Amino acid sequence: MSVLIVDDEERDRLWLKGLLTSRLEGPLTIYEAHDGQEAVDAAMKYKPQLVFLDIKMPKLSGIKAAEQILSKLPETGVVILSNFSDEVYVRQLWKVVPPNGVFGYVLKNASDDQVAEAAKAVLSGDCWIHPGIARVIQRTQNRATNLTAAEYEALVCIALGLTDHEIATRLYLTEKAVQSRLKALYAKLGIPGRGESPDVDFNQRCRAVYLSNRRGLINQSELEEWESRLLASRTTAGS
Amino acid sequence: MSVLIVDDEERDRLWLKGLLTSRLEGPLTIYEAHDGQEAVDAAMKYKPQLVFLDIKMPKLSGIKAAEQILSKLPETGVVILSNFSDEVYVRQLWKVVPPNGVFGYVLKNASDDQVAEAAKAVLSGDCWIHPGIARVIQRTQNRATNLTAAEYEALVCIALGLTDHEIATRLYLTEKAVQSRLKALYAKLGIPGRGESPDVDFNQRCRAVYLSNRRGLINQSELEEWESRLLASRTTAGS
DNA sequence: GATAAATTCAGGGTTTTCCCTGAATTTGGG
DNA sequence: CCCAAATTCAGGGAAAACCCTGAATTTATC
Repeated sequence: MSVLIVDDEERDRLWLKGLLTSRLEGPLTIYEAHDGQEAVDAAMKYKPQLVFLDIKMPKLSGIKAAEQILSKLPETGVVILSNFSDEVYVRQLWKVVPPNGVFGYVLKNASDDQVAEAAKAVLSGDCWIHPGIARVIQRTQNRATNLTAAEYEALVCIALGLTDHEIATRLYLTEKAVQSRLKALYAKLGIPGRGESPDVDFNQRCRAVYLSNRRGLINQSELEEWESRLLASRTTAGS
Repeated sequence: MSVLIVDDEERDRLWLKGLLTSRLEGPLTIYEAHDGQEAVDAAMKYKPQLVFLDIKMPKLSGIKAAEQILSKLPETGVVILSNFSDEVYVRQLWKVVPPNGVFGYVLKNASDDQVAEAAKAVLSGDCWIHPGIARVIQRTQNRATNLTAAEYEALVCIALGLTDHEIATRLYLTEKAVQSRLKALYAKLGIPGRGESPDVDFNQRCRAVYLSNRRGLINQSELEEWESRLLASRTTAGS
């Protein structure tokens, strides 16, 4: 039995290592990595049955590392360790894991029992998803509330503070098209239009950002990545 | 020597307990509490020299707990443990700690050495602030960039998605006054006006929210508290 | 391939946000 | 008490965001 533990924080690595050592029966080999890049390299080298991946890591996020590992070694059991129940990450993970692949999704405030359970489940071919995220997953698959890629794109743009016109330019669309996307987005988020609400009048744009943050559809660190990408493309390949 | 450790996560409590036991010389008594309310009670009862407080806790936040403890026992050394370098919290803490009071501010990704250092510093009457927050503190005291209470209030409102008109109603102001506040806010955040920017056109409202999040002036959980308060006041004391 | 759904785009109208100037008022120190 | 700074408020104007309807296209799905 071999396990790869990937986390940039020593404290968490120690905790996991201790936990797995005491809870998993049989001989156990543990490898460690400190970031996504190391994780991919180590996985290639040692081909562990199980990989524990922190989401927030320098160089390569846990999700991206999982993607690369699974593309080479689809048999690997992946367990994601996350601090939040962010819908963004669940969405991304969903795309990355092969249809018949196995994965676990554990929040960092999980009990030791839960982590051990998740590890065992994934090893024996089952998925294990933290209770409380089940809800998020459901939403991820629900047509009515699940955002399309287009809507998500628009969401990120307004969250960064772009105007309709800027968004249109950047995405090669008309302003009207952008407004269409936004309208659909507001509807899915359940934001009332002007005068549609009994007691509170909202600025839909800002309200959409707020609610999306609340639901974990977007979060600050994701946005910051998007920003650097969007602004870079402008400076580099300027018109 | 007595220390009170307050954190709702067992893992972190254990970590801190082990750390302090091994690093602090002399006989050591450690008390524990799981939330802000318990913390205040325990502090009253045991009068520890040092209190370690997590910021995010059920019932009473670390800051508020610190406020109550310091109002009764101003001699207590308070060390805040936070996951982020959020400016909101530093601002709040600044107000709560008496002018001659002692406090520490440690990020949770701090090394064991740093935590031990912070504990010793506070015990011997010095403040200890995590490197990287120094910058935030400076900004907190800088006239030009530091937000006034009025601007902060406006910021929270737009971040929640309220319109100018709604804000005016809620704060008993004119729409024009609200716009004044917002204008000042945008200026302090350094957001370019229409056409003032060479390459990107921003929706100032959303941009302000984004940048404030980035700088830690506001954050999601704070906003959610504000929301429940603002919406409650409407339903309860209507008109 | 046909149906349904999502997406783009248009025209034209209303409201909101943002801009500029400027004055009365409040606030905090010296 | 007075100055300087912050704050509130006003009027009027330009731009952006939102609303409605409706049609042509693309995209999935059966």
